[in-house]
Amino acid sequence: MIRVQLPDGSVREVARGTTLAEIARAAGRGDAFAALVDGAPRDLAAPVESDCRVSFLTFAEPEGKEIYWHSTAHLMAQAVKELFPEAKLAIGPPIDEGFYYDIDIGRAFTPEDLEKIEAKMRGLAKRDEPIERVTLPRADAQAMFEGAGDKYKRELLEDIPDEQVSFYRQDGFLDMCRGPHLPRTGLIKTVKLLSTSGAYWRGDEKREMLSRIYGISFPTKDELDQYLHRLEEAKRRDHRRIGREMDLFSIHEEIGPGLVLWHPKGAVVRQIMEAFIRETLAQRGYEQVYSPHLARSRLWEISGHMSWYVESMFAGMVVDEQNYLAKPMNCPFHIMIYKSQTRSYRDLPIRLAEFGTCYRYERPGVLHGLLRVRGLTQDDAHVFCRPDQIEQEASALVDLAFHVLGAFGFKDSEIVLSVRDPKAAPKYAGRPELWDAAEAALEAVLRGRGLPYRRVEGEANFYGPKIDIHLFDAIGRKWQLTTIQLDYTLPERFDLAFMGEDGREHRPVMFHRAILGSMERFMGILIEHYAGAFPLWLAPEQARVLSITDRHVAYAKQVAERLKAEGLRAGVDESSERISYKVRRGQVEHVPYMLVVGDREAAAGTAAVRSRSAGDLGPMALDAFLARVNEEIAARQ
RNA sequence: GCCGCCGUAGCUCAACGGCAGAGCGCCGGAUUUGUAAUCCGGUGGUUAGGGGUUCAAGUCCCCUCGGCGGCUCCA
Repeated sequence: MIRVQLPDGSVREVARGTTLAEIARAAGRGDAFAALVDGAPRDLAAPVESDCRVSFLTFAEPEGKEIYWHSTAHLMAQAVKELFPEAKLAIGPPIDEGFYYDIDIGRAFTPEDLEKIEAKMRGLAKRDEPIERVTLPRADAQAMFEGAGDKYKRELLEDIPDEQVSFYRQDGFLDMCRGPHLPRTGLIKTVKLLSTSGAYWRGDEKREMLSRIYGISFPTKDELDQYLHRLEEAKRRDHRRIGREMDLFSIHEEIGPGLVLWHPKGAVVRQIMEAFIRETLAQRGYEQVYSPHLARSRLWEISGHMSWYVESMFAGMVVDEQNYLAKPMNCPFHIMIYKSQTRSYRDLPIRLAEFGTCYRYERPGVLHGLLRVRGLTQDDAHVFCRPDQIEQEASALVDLAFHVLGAFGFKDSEIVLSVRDPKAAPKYAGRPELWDAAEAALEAVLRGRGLPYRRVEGEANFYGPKIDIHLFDAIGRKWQLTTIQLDYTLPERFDLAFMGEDGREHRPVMFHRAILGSMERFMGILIEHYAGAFPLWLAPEQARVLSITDRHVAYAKQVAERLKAEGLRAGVDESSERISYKVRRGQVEHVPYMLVVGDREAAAGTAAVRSRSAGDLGPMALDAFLARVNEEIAARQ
């Protein structure tokens, strides 16, 4: 007998070789379709061989979703093989949301193909065939792939060290797979194939281009509908559409892809964001600097950008027989400011901040509205400090990041601490002792603040470890924003020094950090987060006065002037449209407050206030309205 | 860059290889209206650009530019 511990802490004694399915049934978990055995996912059909902890998986668990989608990918592969017997399968993993399968049919799939495949999948799922794991000796697997001309599977096999290779079979369809899988195809209740695209075999652009099909599936139609609804919601929030509708920004072929024009209304929002950050930085010991957009190539040789970043830099220009390049980063300039005089240990830390406009060559296919551009303004800063100040400064940076991000209405976040891969020491610049100290310092900061974080080995930059903050927006999408990166390399390359207490020169370390990332990208994220309905403090037009008839225009203008005198961004709709039309226009343009004025208001010196979100609030004295909005602005609501 | 899709008025979209249109916007007029679309009229196009096939091209073919969805989350 062996002992199986269940999640509720209870222990069951079962015979060796009892399957997980039997244990699930006995535990009243007939809803489970897979299990975790000591944390590792297993098929329900797998037997338990020794004492272990077992928990059950359904679609509710992340590991369960993975299995569900993975099995759906197999079902799709089966459907494709039945419809297109000549298709060669490559890989078909689950992803964050759904799954894909890369397939070689010598052409792309059409929308009609997708419909056919989807219909086929439904038919196959309805047959509710068992999904079984089988293992084959590697030689047999190889012979089988060679016989069938399955060159991708064969290549995958080469990377598998084991002598026995696992396959999964359903209804005569066999696919090499690590598993685990659902016990039966009938558990796949709904399926939707979402899109197709080209994808390189093994992500290598020198290799074959395969056709990828993306899809998703759910145990209930409700969940699928919800998912599709969320896709539509994301489409509704598309910053490119809202940006045009609200006249915030534009991008023109004549100017160049990835180069953004900020229109007056977008510029207002940006100026408010920048002012808020400048004010915050001033309170936290930062000094603001400016630096040019160009520098001689010599600077980029010293910094190392010419060797490891050239492919992302705009080609240079020659002036007076000297080669100049547009800056892809601001760090060398801030370093030169640091270097412009001898620094004492007493001067450190030195924190230099700049909204620095950089130019980066992004490949044509990756540009995307404001989210991926070629000309961008980073809310950049570099902190130069002594090694013993790393922890203190990292702590201040994390604190600053949360202060700023919180002000923009983001509540949920995820922190990733990227450290070096201990097995790949040569990849990293700087002495191992420095790395150990720095990683420990960053980790201590996160732990000290009680912040949950993920520690990822091997994700550090070659020049130092980093802390990244990801945010979740109003509809649950994840965005990487803040990055706090420690760097040993540049101080070395530029031979930075400070005079220590001991009268000798020491090497400072530096942090690179951007909180919003770039103004362009952050603006895009904010537009999508708020769906265009900026909170009052950020709204390009905070209040609009609507005249009921032409004879109220003079009073409307008077009201707007009063609001402007009090610092509000206010406009007037004096058109001779009906009031309902003007209200609609204001709502569509996401104006937070509309002040309706007619005979009654003009006589009483008031305005009928309408809130974008709460509707008609009734007549209000202007002082009362101003008090209300000023409070709201101060609270950044 | 590569694969696929796409490019018609400021925006959203119609038009079988046979006269380039609608709604919104914008402009003008009428209306003077009380909380999400008043009516009438007008303006607006080298159909992204270039080349080709054809009696005839927005439509078919080729090139260029631009946009959209993707492009190592390992069987």
